[in-house]
Amino acid sequence: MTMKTKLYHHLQSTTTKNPQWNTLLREAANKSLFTKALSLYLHMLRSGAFPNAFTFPFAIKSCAALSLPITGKQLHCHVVKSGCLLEPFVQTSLISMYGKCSLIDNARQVFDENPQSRKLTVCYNSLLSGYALKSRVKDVVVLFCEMRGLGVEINGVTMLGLVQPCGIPGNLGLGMCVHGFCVKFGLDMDSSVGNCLLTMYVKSGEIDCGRKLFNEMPRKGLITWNAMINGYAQNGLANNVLELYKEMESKGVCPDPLTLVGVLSSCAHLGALSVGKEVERKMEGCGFSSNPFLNNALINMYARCGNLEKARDIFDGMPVKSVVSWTAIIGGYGMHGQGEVAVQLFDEMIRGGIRPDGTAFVSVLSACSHAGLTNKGVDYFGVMERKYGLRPSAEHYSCMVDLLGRAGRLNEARELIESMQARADGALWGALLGACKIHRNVDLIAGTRQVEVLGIAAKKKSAWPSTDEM
DNA sequence: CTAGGGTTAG
Repeated sequence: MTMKTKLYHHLQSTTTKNPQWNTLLREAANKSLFTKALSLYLHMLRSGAFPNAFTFPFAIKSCAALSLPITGKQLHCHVVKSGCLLEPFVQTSLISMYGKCSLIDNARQVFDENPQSRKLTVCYNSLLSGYALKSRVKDVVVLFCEMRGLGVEINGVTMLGLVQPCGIPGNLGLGMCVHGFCVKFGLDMDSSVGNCLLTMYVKSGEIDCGRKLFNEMPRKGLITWNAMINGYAQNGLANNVLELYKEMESKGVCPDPLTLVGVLSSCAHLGALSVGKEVERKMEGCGFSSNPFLNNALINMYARCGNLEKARDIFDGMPVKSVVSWTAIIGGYGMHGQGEVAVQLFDEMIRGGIRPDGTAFVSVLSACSHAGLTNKGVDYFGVMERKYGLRPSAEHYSCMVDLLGRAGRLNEARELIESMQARADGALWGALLGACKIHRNVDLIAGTRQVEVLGIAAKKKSAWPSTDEM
């Protein structure tokens, strides 16, 4: 008897045990209890039962959800050994898992290994979503064209893969084209396709196009409302957020945490404390009080509305604090001129093993700037790239120019601008100009190399302010 | 195979 047939007989003899395991595993995965699903898988192996084509998809899906590429690879090996690789459900779950774990080349390999893939919509869709996640527009389009060329059926999920990467700048043209395609194919705009297109428009800043599509959708689901509300929120249209939220409530649509996140963030920007408190009560009433996204938004809301103590209470009460939670509270102390506390918190965060990101540095740099902690800010700026490998962006340069400028260290500010790789933006010039104004030194700005660049840019494209406006 | 989220200066 060959190895393969031995294995086959073994599988046959154990399949009677499998249904129970498979049911448990499926239930856990469908309830998003992924850790439980994986431990069930391990128990199953230990008990001597062999996983089969009804086991793997749920175990693999759990790896994808938890982003566990190593476990995923091990499962891939188990799949190969069990001879289930050719099962479409197993194969698609593997492709999807690799895509979600940022191992897109492995996903491609699984796809290519089996000629059957090129006949199945689901296989194409899972690979497409992997490329979409990485915003690999070219690969997405090539794959889509290949599907059409081979006559593989195209469905709504296929279109999701095409629409998703169109939300990033420069891809709106393609997105609109895909929109037309969806209409031509008669795809249901009230479903995920419509929601995805809506998100694409608002992410591209085409908020009016988004609103038009929103209005045209007769059966708006919760996700539709959320996409539009958060679209307004992300584009800084806080008043529209509150208006739409009211409308949503009046229509009897019940909000979920994602809705309230957008509303709270808009309250923060408007300084609308009373609405913010209303949302907080809603949160409690709906049982969302421990949602970390909402608590981060609450910290920000209270801090911006002037109630720093309350912001701090919420922060202290969070059992797990992410870099976003820290950034929110640091920013809160920073904007209230308590730079010392902000700096202490920043250091405490690092001691606690949380790695700061670019945004965290913006908030601590600005805190230093407000509190006059110039040298401390200069230190952080250096540490940022040296220790954390974070390239300073235009925002960081703006903070630094502001920091140095306020301290009257104008020449250092100018030198910094001249040395920078990132493109100067309005905020940066505003910061330098502000500093020059305070210190009555207008000649300095006229002497910088970038002013020439600015002059040329102004002629080419009117995105820059003209010299008259300055 | 599958749509929506929090933090950042001037």
